[in-house]
Amino acid sequence: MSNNCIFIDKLRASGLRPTKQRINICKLLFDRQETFHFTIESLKNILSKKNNKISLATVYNTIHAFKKKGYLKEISINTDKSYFDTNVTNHHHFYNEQTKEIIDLDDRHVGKIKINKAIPGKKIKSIEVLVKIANDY
Amino acid sequence: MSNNCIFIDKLRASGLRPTKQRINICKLLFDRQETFHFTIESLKNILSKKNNKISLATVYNTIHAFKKKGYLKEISINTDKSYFDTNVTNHHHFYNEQTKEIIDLDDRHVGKIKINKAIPGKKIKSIEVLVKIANDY
DNA sequence: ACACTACTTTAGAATCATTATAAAGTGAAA
DNA sequence: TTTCACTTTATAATGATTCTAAAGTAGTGT
Repeated sequence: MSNNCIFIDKLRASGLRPTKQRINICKLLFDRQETFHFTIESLKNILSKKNNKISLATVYNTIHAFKKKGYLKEISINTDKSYFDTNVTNHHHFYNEQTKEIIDLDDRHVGKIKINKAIPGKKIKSIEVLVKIANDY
Repeated sequence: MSNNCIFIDKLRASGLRPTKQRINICKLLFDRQETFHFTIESLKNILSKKNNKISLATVYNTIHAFKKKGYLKEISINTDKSYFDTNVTNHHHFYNEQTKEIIDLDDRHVGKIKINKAIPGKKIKSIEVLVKIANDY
């Protein structure tokens, strides 16, 4: 219970009340070394297995709140479900359409990307690379 | 009616029967110079305005058939609706989240992309760059 | 401790894109 | 023309996401 403090502080600092549902989601998402990819459904399943009772609507609410605060990133892949990523730094993804597996691709593993075209009156907000992969046979 | 022949031939060559619905969609999609981005809904609207009676299910069926044959590409953006592109060559996109506008970004306007990470047993199928843009104020 | 208020959670309904169904229509070959 | 597989179609079904409004809770002030 002691290490929940950092999450409680983090939530408070963001203007989000530290409810037990939000703290449980924080523990699940942010108390890990590796980056984590998930859908609302998979997250709900993990919470259920841990006996964290939480409604689906709250999972949606919380994930959207975290995304808005910049604690999560939504991955730009058009699949049936939305995927989220705990890695909010600049990086890219491998995507296996067959298995729907997503693998992080570090910024430094992608050569510098230069966009030689400007759109008048618009500025670039982000550059995301999606590398689709498949079985090599 | 004469220039429908190329579409009829194209459809036949692909093992798709040249029905009037498919020919109408072909004319709309492929009888143009510029690349064309659309959603099922927008396509259906254009067809309706031209008094081309066609059911929504047929639009879905046809677009999926064309995609499968490689005549269309689905754009990898996670939005509520799926976007398709008549430009099936290697290229990328600008995307304005505010206006939902999509603009083609030619391959030659993006510096060579080198992926310095391999996934064992997998091969790269495609590399897509999504450049998110916003108003520059 | 108590009360108050604004923020949260919740179950269930509503929405909306997409897919499935199955009956009627149509192209192409014999 | 007949036949049959392929198509179209309206409609129902599905499934992710959002909405709703009622019940619950955190935080502030008393």
